[in-house]
Amino acid sequence: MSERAHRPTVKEVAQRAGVSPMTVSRTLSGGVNVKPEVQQRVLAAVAELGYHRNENARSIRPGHSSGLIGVAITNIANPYYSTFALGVEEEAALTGRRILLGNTSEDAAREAELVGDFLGRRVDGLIVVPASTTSTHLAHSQNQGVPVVLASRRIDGLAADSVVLADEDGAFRGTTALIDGGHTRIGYLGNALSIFTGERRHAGFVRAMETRGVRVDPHLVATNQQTVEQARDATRALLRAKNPPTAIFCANNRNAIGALKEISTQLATGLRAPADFPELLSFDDFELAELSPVPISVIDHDPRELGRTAARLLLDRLDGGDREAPAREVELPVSLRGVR
Amino acid sequence: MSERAHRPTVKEVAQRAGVSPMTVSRTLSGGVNVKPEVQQRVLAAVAELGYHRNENARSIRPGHSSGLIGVAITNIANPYYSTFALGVEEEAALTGRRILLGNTSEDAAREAELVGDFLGRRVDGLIVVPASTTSTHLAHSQNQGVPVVLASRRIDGLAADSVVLADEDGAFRGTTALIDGGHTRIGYLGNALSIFTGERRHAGFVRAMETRGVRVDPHLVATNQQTVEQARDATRALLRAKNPPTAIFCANNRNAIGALKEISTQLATGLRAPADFPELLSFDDFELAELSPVPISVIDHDPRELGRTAARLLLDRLDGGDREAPAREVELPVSLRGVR
DNA sequence: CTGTTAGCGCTTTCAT
DNA sequence: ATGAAAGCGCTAACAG
Repeated sequence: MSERAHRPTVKEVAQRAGVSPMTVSRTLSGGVNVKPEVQQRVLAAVAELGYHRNENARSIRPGHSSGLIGVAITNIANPYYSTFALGVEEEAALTGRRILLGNTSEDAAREAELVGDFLGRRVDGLIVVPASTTSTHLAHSQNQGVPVVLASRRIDGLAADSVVLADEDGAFRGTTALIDGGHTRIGYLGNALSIFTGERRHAGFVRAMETRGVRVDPHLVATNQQTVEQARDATRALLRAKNPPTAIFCANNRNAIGALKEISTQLATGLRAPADFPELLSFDDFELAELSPVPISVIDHDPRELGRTAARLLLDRLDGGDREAPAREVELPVSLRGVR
Repeated sequence: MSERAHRPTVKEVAQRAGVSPMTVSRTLSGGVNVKPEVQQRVLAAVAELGYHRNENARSIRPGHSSGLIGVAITNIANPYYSTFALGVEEEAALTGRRILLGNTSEDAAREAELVGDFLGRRVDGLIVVPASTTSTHLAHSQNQGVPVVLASRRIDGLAADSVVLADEDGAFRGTTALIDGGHTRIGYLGNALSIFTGERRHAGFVRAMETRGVRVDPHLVATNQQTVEQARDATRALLRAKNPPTAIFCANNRNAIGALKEISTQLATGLRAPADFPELLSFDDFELAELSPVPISVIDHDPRELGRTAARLLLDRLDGGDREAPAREVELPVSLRGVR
């Protein structure tokens, strides 16, 4: 009941073990130059008090770091990004580092705020899926010796390590496959063109259409869906067009899932058959895609690997010595895969 | 290029603004008793240097805390838990606190390690989905005045705030509905009975069966699936039984998704029709459940709300004054919902 | 209104 | 093999 509601310090451990704080410190950092029997006493006191070194106090000493990595993502609840976070966490844990996680909700102001907070907590580095297109806060971070790794999206004018996907190439190959499958009316559902991936995936889509001489019908292109609900609405509109698409390219999993949900709902009315609906192509694989009532293929890639790679880029810069090396830009390949 | 690769301190800001460190400190904490024009100079210096107060240094002062909340969950990549994490993050952000996130991979040793690390970083409190059934590390945390909130699962003998679901009630009602729907051969797919939720959901299932006088066939009960893959294998076995179930209760989303995947795969062979497969009941809603080829209903609840509630319990204890109040046990209701 | 002093928890440096 | 002093960045408490 009346246990000490208070975190023990070196001093208290020292007192209990009948030694000086320095002896405790030495014991805890390996025990060089501490008599074995004294170490025993110290460790016993540590265990009894449940002592943990105050990492915050340790981190303010010159030349020492917090062992924290700040991770700012746009939406933790999106399985894609949570899997990404897992990859980062795993890799960081290998070096004993922990993750400070923040959600930007795709809001640039919130991102800047978050980054400022992370810097205040003296993170060793930052991994960011940028919601912003300007980057003073990130440049500041780098100027202060806190490296930044951008993931999934790059920012114009910011010389930072980055790992992104082969967005354009994947979209091009996927769209080309649709065209070669006989489709000529192909719709597009994506997030805003102002977003790095949105722009690149759209570009790949357009290039494929132009390369094969297929017309991009502006009525079949919707590019502002951020959520599944918005994607559903956009799908409904596409399906209602006078001359609806026979295939739809969905530029990310939110849009693909929205499309599937809308198709599924319309099928449930029993008025139309699966064959009346467009085939789908999704940039991003996602769980249960194989249950699609219409044929679907995905442009596949592993968010966990994206996270791992981002972490490795950062850790390499932190521990690998060369903090001043020029920015490295990694582009992970994607693969086209028929699911149904 | 040759920017200072170094984080500025109060001293440097003070020097640049031609004042003492105290004036900088005062300005940054509201500016009481600092001449407006001096404040201007200070803020200018802050902006020019990109200064951020060192929160780690601030946190070691007596009576001050880190503003960090340690969150240990079993699997960030599971959308259920990532949505939970989002709920925690949102609520924590309202009080200016950040989240330190760790993945336990359902491993008790890793959890203890993680908690130790969190304590070393002087978290204000812990939110844990326990992988452990013993709790010395968590009890230690509480004894040191660092409150612990358990989420989704409780631990016997640990008097900590907790928020869990109405597992037994939900399972009972769902199973009862299956029986009332005419099923008498009902299978069970769940995680280990040694896990809090596993035990409770199984108990609700059994109670419903017994209440309605339906026999629980041990051949149709599989309780050790942790992953979707394992759930698939278990489903395959159930479907192969001499007298297979006409309905399956899936005790969580991993198991429901595994069952769906297996059924979907078998359907793809074209040898059997949807009607040849069991109806499903899932404890946990999940994205795209409505695409199920067989009828499915879910015992629904909101992981985000679970996260928010856990955070509120913690923050209330931290900021609400009464840190010594007896442990509060919250049980969130669930609702039964037909999906398809 | 502004500055000086002291000390938070820890460990490096310098004795002993 | 051990301890004392000093200082990391910051801000209460105390001058002025």
